[in-house]
Amino acid sequence: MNLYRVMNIKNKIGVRIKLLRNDLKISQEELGFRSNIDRTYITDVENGRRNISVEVLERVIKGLNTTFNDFFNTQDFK
Amino acid sequence: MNLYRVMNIKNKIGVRIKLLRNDLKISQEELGFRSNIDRTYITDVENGRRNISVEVLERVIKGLNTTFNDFFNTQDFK
DNA sequence: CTGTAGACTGGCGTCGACG
DNA sequence: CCGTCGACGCCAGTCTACA
Repeated sequence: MNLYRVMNIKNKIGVRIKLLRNDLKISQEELGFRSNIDRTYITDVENGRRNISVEVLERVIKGLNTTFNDFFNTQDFK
Repeated sequence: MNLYRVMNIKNKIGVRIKLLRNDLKISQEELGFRSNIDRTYITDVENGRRNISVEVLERVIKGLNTTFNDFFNTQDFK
């Protein structure tokens, strides 16, 4: 059973953000600070509740010290 | 001189969509039909004027017969 | 530290019309 | 076929507060 298969794009992105954030061992609050995004909005995005725009996603991705290229370079985005 | 370097994320995505659409040899109208997105909005996105959300971008990407993974797998997204 | 709720503003995304 | 304009509903994203 592959959970990623039944997840929508918002869930996949949320899971990916959370994974990369945990790798960095930083809090949602710290990511919000680095990305200049409200902390409560990060919570919603990580839990697949918000349809984030590409400009804000770019700030998240930079806050995670990565790139669009690497962010989407995983099996669940194929 | 590398134009991609000075382009923002909206411009980069617009250029990428236009390139893939031209590869398929379909019109903006046809892409709008396949993605179920308004034709005039596609025009704006391709010209870097709109901050598209990931749900709508997903529909575009599917309409272009590709994936998030491949869509962002180019030099300008590194 | 994370989640949730509620209130708010700006802009996403739709649509019809014209060149 | 593409670009632009104007009108408009609805939700993205912010912020305060409480658990």
